[in-house]
Amino acid sequence: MAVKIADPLLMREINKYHVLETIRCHGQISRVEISERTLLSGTTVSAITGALIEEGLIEAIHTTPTNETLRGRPRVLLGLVRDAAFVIGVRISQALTTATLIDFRGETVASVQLPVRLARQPAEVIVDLIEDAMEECIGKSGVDRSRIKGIGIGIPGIVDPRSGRSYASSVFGEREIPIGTLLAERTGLPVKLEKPANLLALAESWFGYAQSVRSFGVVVLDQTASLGLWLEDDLQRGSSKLGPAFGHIKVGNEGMVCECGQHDCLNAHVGDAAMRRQARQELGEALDAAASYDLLDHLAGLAQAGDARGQRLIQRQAEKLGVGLSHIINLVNPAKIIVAVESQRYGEVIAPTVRAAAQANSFLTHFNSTELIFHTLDDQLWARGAAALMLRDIYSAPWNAA
Amino acid sequence: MAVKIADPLLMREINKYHVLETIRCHGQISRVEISERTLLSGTTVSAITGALIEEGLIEAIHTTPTNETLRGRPRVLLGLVRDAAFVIGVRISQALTTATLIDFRGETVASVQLPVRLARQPAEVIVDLIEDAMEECIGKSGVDRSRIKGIGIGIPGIVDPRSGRSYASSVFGEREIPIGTLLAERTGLPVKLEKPANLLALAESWFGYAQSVRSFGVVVLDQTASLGLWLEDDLQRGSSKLGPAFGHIKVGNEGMVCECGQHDCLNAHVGDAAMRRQARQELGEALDAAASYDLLDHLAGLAQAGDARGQRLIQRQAEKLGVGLSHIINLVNPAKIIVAVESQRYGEVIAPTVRAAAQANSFLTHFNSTELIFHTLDDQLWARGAAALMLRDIYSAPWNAA
DNA sequence: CTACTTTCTAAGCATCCCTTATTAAAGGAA
DNA sequence: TTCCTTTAATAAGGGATGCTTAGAAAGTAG
Repeated sequence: MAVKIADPLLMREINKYHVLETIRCHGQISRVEISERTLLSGTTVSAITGALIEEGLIEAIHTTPTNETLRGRPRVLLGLVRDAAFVIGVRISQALTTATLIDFRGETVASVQLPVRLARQPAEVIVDLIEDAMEECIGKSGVDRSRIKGIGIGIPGIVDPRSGRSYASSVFGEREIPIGTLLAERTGLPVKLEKPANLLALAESWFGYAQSVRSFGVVVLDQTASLGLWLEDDLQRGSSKLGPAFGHIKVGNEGMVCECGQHDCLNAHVGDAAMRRQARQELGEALDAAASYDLLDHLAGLAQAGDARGQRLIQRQAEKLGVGLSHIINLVNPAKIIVAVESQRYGEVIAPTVRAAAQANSFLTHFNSTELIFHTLDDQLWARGAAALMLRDIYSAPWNAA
Repeated sequence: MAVKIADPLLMREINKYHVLETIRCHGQISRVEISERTLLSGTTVSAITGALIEEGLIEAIHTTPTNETLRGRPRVLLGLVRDAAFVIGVRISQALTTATLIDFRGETVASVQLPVRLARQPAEVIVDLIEDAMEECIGKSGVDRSRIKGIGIGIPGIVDPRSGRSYASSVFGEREIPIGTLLAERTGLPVKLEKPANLLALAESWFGYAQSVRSFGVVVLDQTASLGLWLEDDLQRGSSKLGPAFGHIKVGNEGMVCECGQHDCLNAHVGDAAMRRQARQELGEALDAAASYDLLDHLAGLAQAGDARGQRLIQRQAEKLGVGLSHIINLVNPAKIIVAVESQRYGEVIAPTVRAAAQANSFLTHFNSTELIFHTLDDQLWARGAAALMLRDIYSAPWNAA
C-alpha cells in the first residue's frame, strides 16, 4: 500500500504529533490554547499531554502565571523538557569541522570547532577526529552520555542517507567513505547523513524562515551550489534518494568543465571552487595567497573596492546562479527560495544580480509567487538542522514512519 | 493546521478510500483479496464494502464464480457500478474539440469531435459549440442527464484551476476567457479546468503507465511543450497554482524569441509553433501549405525520407527538449517521465536524440533512476484524464479534502 | 470569607478497528 | 442424495480513540 491504513493507534499518533508540534512551535503554551490551535477537544489534549508528560517529553512550567489580569483558574503552561533528549550535529566542511550538542528544544548546549582539513586524512583518522570533537563537546556540557540519542551529520557532495555513505565529496576527495556506519559502530548511536542544503532546509522548516511553509528550497552557495527542496512536509529526495542535483543543471554553453565530466554544469560556473579557477585565469596568482579560503569574501571586497575584473567575475557568477534559480522557479515554483551564502559581504554583493537574473529567466507569474530570500549561512542554524534530523525520529511524524 | 486532525470519521474515510481504490485498480475483486491487499481485517472490509454498496458505488458481480477448482464457499466479486456517475471530458486544441462521456469505471461511453478552430470565435460562440458537442454526446449515449456529475476540461496554455480562467492559450489567443465559469452557469454542473499535461498526468496515474508510481512527470509535445508533475499522490501546482512553466525554462542562448517576451524559452525552440517558424526560415514556404497542421508529422516524414534539412531541424529540437528533460531529472528526479507526442512517427524519430541529450545533460545517477518513456498522445487517455479530474471528487481522497 | 470565573479532569457515549466465534455456501465422498 | 470438509462472509465482544457534558480545582474580585 502506498499509504498507511488508519486504525485507532495511528489516530492517536497523528494527534499526538500535532500536539507536540504545537508545543514545539510555541515554546510555552497552555492546554486550552493547544486545544484551540489544533481543534482537538480539551479532554483529548489533556489525555495526550498527560501521556507526553509521562514519557518525559514535556513538563508543566511553574514560572509566572502569565495571567494578564485574567480571572479564573490560571492556565498551566506546558513546554518541552530541555533534557528529554540530546543530539549531536556535526558539520563537516573543507577546512573546518564543527560538533554541536543540541537539546530537545533545539538549542545549542555546547559546540566544538576543529579547524582541520579532513581531506588529507585516512578514514580512520577522520572518524577519530570527529569522535574526539564530540567527546569534547559532551564533556564540556556535562550532559550524561546516555541521554544522547543520535548524531546528525552534514557533508558536502553526494550523500546517500540510506547507506550512510558519502560520494564525491569535496571534503573527502574521490573516496567513498562509509562515515555514517563507521561512526555508528564507534559510538553505538544512530547516525544520519545529509547534504548541507538538506540540513538547512530542515532547519529553516523547524526554526527558521520557512516555518509552516509547505514548499520551499534552500540553496547553499559555498564550495559549490547545492539545493535542498522541501515539498509537502518533507525533504524531496527524488527517485535516486540523493536529492536534487542542482549543481549539475546546465546553465550555459561556454564549455566550462565540471568535475562530473560534463560541461557547463552550474558548479562549473558558480561556487568557491569554480571561482578559484576563474579568478586564477583572470586575476592572476596574486589572488591565490590572499584567498586561500574565503575566496568569495575576498572577491566581494575587491568588487566593493571598485575592482572591475572582480566585479565582472562576480557579476557573471551571479547571473549563472540566477539562471539556476529560474529553473527551480519555473519547474517547482516553491513559495520561498532561501539562498544561503557563507560570506555576508559576498551575499550582499551578488543578491541584486542574482535576483535580476532569476527574474529575467523565469516566467513572470511564477517568479512573482516565489519569494527570494538571501541570508548568511548560519553555523548555528546548520547544527540545529543536523539535530532536527535526529529529533524528527523522536517526534516521529506518523505519516512518514515506515 | 497544515494537516487534518484525526478522528474516527477521518479514519473511516481513509480506509474507505483505500478500499475503493483497490476495487478501482482491480476491476473485480473479492472481499478477502481486498482485505489481503489493504491489510484491513475482513470485518472492516465487509463493513466498508457494505456501505459502498448502500451508496450505490459498487456492486456484487454475479458472473462466473471464477473458482479455479477452489473448494469452499466461493468469493463474491465486487466491482464499480458502471453508471454510478458519469463525467464529461472536454479536450480543446487548436483545430479540434472533443467531448467524451466517461462512466464511473473510466470507460468511454460516447465521444463527439468538433473539427473547428475556436480561436476565431467570440466567447459566447465557443461556449455554445462546446455545449452542443456535449449535448450530442449525451444524446448519443442515452445516459440520463441527472447522472452526469461534472465536466473536466483541458486547455493548452496557462490555466488557473481555481478561477476557471484560461490565460495566454494558443486556442483563444490573447484573450482571457472564464470558460469554466461560463460552462458551469450554462449547465449547472461543476466544471474543472486543467492544462493538458496535468490531465494526462492524472490519466497516467489512474489508468496508464504510472499507476502507483509516487513521482512522475508527463511532458506533452504538440503546439508547445508542457509538463505535468505528479508528486506524492497529487499534481504539483507550485506556489502560483498554475503548475510547472516547463515551456519557459531557458535552454539556449540563440536569442530565439518566445511569446512571453523572453528569449530562448523551451517553447521558442520546441513544439509545433516554434517548428513552424523555423521551418519557414529553413525550408521555405514550400512546406507551408502541406503542413497546415500536423507539421511535426510532416517533418518526420521528410526526415525519414532522408531530407537533410528536415533532419537537422528535428535534431535541434530534440536536443533542446532533452536539455529541458535534464532539468526535470536533475531537480525533481521523478521515477518516470512520460513524453507524449501527438504524431507517432515524430515521436519515434526524436526519441533517441531526446534521450541522448537528456543523458548528456543530466547527472548520471539521477538520469539512471528516472525512466524515460515515449508514447503517442492518446486522445482516449486524455479524455479519461479529464474525467478522472471530476471522478476524484467522488472518490475523494480524505487527506486532500478541505 | 464568599461568589465568580476559568481551567482542567472525570464520566458516559458513539465510532472505529481487530480478534474470535458463528453462519453461509459451495465441493467431495459415501 | 446426504453428510462432511473447506472457505467466505458476518456477528459478537473487547479495546482504543475522540467528543460532549458535567463536576472538581484554582485562582481573582469584592
